[in-house]
Amino acid sequence: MDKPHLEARKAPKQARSLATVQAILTAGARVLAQESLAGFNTNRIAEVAGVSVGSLYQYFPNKAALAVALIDQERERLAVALEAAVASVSDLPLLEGLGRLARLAIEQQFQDPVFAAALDHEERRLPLGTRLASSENRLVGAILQFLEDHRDELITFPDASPEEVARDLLLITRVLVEADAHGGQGAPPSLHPRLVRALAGYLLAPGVA
Amino acid sequence: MDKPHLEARKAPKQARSLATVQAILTAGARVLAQESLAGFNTNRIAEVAGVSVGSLYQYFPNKAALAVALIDQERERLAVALEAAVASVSDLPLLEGLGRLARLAIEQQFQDPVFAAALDHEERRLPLGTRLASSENRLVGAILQFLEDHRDELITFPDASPEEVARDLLLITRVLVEADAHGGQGAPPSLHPRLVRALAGYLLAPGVA
DNA sequence: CGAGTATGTGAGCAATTACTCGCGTAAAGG
DNA sequence: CCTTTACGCGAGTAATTGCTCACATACTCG
Repeated sequence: MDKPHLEARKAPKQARSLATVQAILTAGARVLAQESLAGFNTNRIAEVAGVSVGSLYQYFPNKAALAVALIDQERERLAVALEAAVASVSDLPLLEGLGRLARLAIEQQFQDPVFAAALDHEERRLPLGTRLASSENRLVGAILQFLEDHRDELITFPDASPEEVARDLLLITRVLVEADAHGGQGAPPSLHPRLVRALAGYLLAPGVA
Repeated sequence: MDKPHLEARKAPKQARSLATVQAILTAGARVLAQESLAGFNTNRIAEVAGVSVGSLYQYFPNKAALAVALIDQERERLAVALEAAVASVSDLPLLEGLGRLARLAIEQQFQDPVFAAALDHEERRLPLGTRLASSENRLVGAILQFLEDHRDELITFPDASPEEVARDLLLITRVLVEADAHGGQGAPPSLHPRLVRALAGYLLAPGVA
């Protein structure tokens, strides 16, 4: 019956320990970026971080907690960027705004495709439940804001709530970008128009009652 | 330098061994459906199949090959169903056809969500490269056929090839359906309209140069 | 029947890996 | 100082798991 805690086991009190935690997180990100999930084990991460496994387990009760921390951190980064982007396009026409957001999503993912894909992969595997809801909800919230900013250009869609729509947009963006990131080197030129088309199509879908 | 073969190590010659291979595949599917990836190990699969691990390794050179075989088998099943569905809607208006195909996709995924999700998960992890291209291409082919059947209702989309479009449609369908399958019990009523909207929107996207 | 071949067995090896614990060292603070 | 607490260490443990191999049994065909 005991669920695994995913919270930090212990909060660092001194400057020293704070640096340790940062080193561990950084090492985790580096390992994921370079070796994907293959090298993602606690022994290796501790080694890369230059600390001992014992220290790692002083701040993370288990491997999953470390993964969650990494996901949370990255999501936060994304949310900040997305919120800023949404704000910066609030006065643009919907289509132009979407184009900018799509560009942002592509840039973010292609900045480190292996890392992003690995995180995504790990996220599904984890017993997250409602954990992570916060940073995920922040992404959804940013999209909701975008929809709100452009509500005059949008048609109503009685079959789904705005939250569902926002989630769908995020999901669509992730798959399309990730699929192209998985294979080749850079983003193919067709990706951006395809993505915009998918997003705009969903929002402006014509003739669909 | 030796890449792992993912082909069957040995073709079964007698009726007996054919049954063994089938038992292994069935057991693999059962295990995935009931315990997801957690119980997906060769010892367990052999046990469920009622054969020894040795027998398993007589026909599959490694665990990955077994996974590939399962994925291939399922893809084939899907491709057959999709091809039939595409044929059956060839005379219907595009939107109605899409609605039927969307319904099919939802049914297929919700028939055994754990199994489907586990396969999807495994597929990304594997060193597939161009392997599996055949069954995947069959799915793409079916969609291409659908697009061809309704080309008079479609606008041209110079930025992407028809293959890219078909792939995108498949990807979008998978994420949207899978996301809803992951959580709740049955498909929420909003799923079908949302999916149709996403697909139709992409194909008919208005005002997107 | 009997030799050759196909198929089946399962104990056990080797490698990986999450995680613990007993013991050091640094900082705090009285 | 010297006690107390925070922090760090890393060899070791227990569990899992992919896979092999030496051997047994079934089937085929002359």
